[in-house]
Amino acid sequence: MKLNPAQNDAVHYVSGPCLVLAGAGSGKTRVIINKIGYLVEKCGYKASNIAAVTFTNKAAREMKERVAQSMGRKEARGLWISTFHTLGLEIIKREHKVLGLKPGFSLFDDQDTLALLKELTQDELDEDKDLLKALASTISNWKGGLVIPEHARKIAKDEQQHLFAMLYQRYAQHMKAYNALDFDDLILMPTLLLRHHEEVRTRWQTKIQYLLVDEYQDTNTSQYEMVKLLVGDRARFTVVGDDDQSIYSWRGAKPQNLVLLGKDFPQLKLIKLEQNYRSSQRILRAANILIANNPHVYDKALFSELAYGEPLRVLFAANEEQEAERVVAEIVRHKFVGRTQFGDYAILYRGNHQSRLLERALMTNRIPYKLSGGTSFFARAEIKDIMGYLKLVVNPDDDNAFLRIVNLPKRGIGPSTLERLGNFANEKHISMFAAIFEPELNHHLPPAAMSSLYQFGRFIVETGDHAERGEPVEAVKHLIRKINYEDYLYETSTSAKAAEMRMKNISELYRWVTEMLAGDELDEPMTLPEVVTRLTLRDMMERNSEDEGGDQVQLMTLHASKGLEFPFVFMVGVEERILPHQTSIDEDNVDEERRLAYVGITRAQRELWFTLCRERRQFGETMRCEPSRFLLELPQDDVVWENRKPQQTEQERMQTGRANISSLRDMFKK
DNA sequence: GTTTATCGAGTTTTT
DNA sequence: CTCGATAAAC
Repeated sequence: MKLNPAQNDAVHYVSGPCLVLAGAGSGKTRVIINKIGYLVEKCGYKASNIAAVTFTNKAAREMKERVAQSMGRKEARGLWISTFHTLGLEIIKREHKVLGLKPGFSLFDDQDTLALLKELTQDELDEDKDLLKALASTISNWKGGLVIPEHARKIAKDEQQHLFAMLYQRYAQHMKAYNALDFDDLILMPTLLLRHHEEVRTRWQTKIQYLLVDEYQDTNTSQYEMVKLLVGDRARFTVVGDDDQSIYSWRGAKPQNLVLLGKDFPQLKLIKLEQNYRSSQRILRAANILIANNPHVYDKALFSELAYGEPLRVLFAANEEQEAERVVAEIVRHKFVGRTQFGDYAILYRGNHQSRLLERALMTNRIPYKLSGGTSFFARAEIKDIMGYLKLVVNPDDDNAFLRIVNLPKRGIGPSTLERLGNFANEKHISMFAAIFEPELNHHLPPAAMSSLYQFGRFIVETGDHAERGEPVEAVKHLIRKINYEDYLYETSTSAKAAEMRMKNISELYRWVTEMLAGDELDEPMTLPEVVTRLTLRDMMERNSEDEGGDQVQLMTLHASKGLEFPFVFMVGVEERILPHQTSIDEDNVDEERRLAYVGITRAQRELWFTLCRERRQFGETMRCEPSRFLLELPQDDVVWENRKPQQTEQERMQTGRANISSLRDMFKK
């Protein structure tokens, strides 16, 4: 397929800063991929001097794959295609000496961070969970805004802010002592480093001579600053974005960065991609009308030359179980009538928990499905356990990992032993793991505890040595064996079946670790420390290419669906309180939810369904549901409500329920 | 001091 | 369903 004029401009404009405003489905990924090829083949850039940055690992992986396909694997070698966080990690790794970090630092995920904060703030916050979360997000916001602890203390406005700033400082000190970084540090540290060290800055500006940024509207302050520092005065870059698809403001994303870009780079070339190649005109019209309710930074007029297409449908269900069943029944029916494949369908939802019922319905109907993006795998206890071991092996100063696994499986090291060990370590200003090997420790602990601890410590050290001697795969295998993890699972699980499932998860993790250690044609082999950090960044999801080709219904959150497209899309739970979500209503941030709905709608190529319930169980109580305001904002000519109008009385609803069943039967008769 | 049992409560979105 | 806290048994 040829590029249209606007796409063509976007690919060939390489002499200065370039902003591509790309509406949904306007072929922005194609532009980026073609542009990378153009830079290498026609402009004389070396692959290793070009970086392309995305926000999700999935997108990065897909882009890598497509670039490799379009320009050849050999030519694509050396390109820096990754997420912002992975690029930051790379910079930190190569500059760790300047940053005062020991190699083999730990990466804390947000659960680790929360656990540490809880530990550090027991006196001040009194274990108040809401306060704890507020603190965590305040710190994250500060970091995303390039605010260091000293600065936070100065700008704190009220009592609570002052307290938080103090705790932020304490947190930062502890992270340093643990030789640990959190996700925000992966952006913050490289950015501050680039800002303050001219030598480092020059080094990276030489290394990265052309920068491309996808989903630019999702950048936060520190990410934008990182972009500016990397491109320098030469300003050779292309950013691609769409303010209508900004759905990460809760994470500090600043769509205003689109405007700032024009101010910071007055010579900025602006190119709009307005032709949509994805969706039917009907779907696009509905999306455009919906999003017209939002304020806009730049005006866009997205159009499609595809067929007008089928109307959008709204399906009702009595409760959430029925909703799942209806979606599944509709997929089965539609697939039969249209001779389509399961892989043509996607089910999108607002919150991860909504997937459970859908999974169950799909499973009982023996429909293959793929749940993607879900954090569930890494939230699983067994995965966190083994990851805890690996983290500790890589970085023994990681007290968090230490606490998680020191007594798992049970080694007779209980709370009081750990409390004393912790106090001792604190006095000496060393990590708990290091404290085990201090001779004076036996003044504080009984011999039994001493010997358990010592044995454990030796084991971790030996595993680390084993891995460093060049046999990391063997070391990991030996580790899992040695701790009798399988036995532990069978003892603690409620059923043998559950234990088996957990063990399967462990095998999966083991497989990933070994694959990453070995590398493949797209990725270099990694060391164990690298593998552990990358796994914490969840940078491996798309690696299982074997079930990728399978014919499976796709399940994911609306957030995870951004950038993807499917012939047939179901958006479930399109109700007030869910989409828009209650918290967004409370915080008066419905615009972002509308963009989320916009993203969902624009994923659909041919047909689109919305489903909702009459009532829904929410923590025990059943609650009545109302159709989402977004459904009412759609052009009603293009929407077919399954039965009657959206607002109905109780009696009418009952009738509707019965009518549903008979109309369904009619459909099957045909 | 450590382990096991039981009950209760809580679910937005991601690196 | 699964994590966390609290209370009784080893």
